Amino acid sequence: MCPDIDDIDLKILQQIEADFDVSLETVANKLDLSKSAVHYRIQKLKDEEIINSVTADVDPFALGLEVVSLTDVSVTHREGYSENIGEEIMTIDGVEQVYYTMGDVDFVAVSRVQTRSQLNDLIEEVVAIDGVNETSSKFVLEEFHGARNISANLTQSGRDAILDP
Amino acid sequence: MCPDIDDIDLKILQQIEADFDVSLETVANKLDLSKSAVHYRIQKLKDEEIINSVTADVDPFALGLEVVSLTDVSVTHREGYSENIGEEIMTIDGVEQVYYTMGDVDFVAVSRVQTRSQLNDLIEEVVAIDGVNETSSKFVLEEFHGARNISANLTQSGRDAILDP
DNA sequence: AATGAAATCGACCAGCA
DNA sequence: TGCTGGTCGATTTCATT
Repeated sequence: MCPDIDDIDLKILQQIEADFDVSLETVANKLDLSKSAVHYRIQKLKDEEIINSVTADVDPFALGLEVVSLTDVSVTHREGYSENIGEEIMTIDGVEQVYYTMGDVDFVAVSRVQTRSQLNDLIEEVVAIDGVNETSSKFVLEEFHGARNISANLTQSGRDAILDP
Repeated sequence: MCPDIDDIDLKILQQIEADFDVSLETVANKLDLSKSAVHYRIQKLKDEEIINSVTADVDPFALGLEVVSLTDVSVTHREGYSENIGEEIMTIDGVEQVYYTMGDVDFVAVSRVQTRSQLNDLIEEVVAIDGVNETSSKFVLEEFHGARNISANLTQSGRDAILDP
């Protein structure tokens, strides 16, 4: 199913995907492995591009980004243009994520800004994109992101599929 | 507006939010600062909890997580229960993000699993939650996440608001 | 795949502007 | 408070198994 990952790799991923600001020794102790072995495996996971990057996670609220919104965007259908429009929406400052979906609505954009006026500006930029037909936004009152990560968020059958040969 | 951040802090955030797998020296050179100064500022940003954590970013496709879906969830309204339901949805394996919104739909959940059958199981778990009224899901054909981060994704007025006194 | 030794890098401290 | 330079401990790398 994917590049050979064993249960030790999966445990390492769960650890460092939750917090990589710990010493190798901490990870090694939790898994009863040597520091070198943990380092070796992490390098391998990076080489195989299972770990994409190591990044600092910034608190959006600390920067005053308290206005979160979901915007449905429908477009006039023209062959092959949809993906371009998705990328155009993505380039707008404040847009965090764009999903291109099946269904009556074509795109769903998640935006994060400081003020309602910034959100208005943002939506105007979306509307101004050539091919965009109609938008409809709703405010997000609360987000539940948890401390949940890709590797910690697998279903049981998903975990089995990865570990099985 | 927020804990005093200057333009140097903001530049550091943009650097390490995109890639923290570089040496302090690299960051320092790009900003014409000493290693110690960069270290000092990063520590401060961590102390002030502007940097929440440092984490490894795992490629979902490398783990076979290719089925992404947006699920609208409406609930029977009972005082104060909404937040609990949001948290309950969040605890389901495969659910990545939950938004509680104003509007006719109450929650929007983003899920990421390996197969359509896993998605069916997931949606059944959502429906089984006490208080959940109706769900409606759509497949995501494509995601545009870019390499965009909180600090690199500010609007111009947002940037001004942070840097101004 | 995993180890231990040697080179390199980051964390911390005292002191200074 | 913000920064420097130096020291110590941790991490990375590499030769070896």
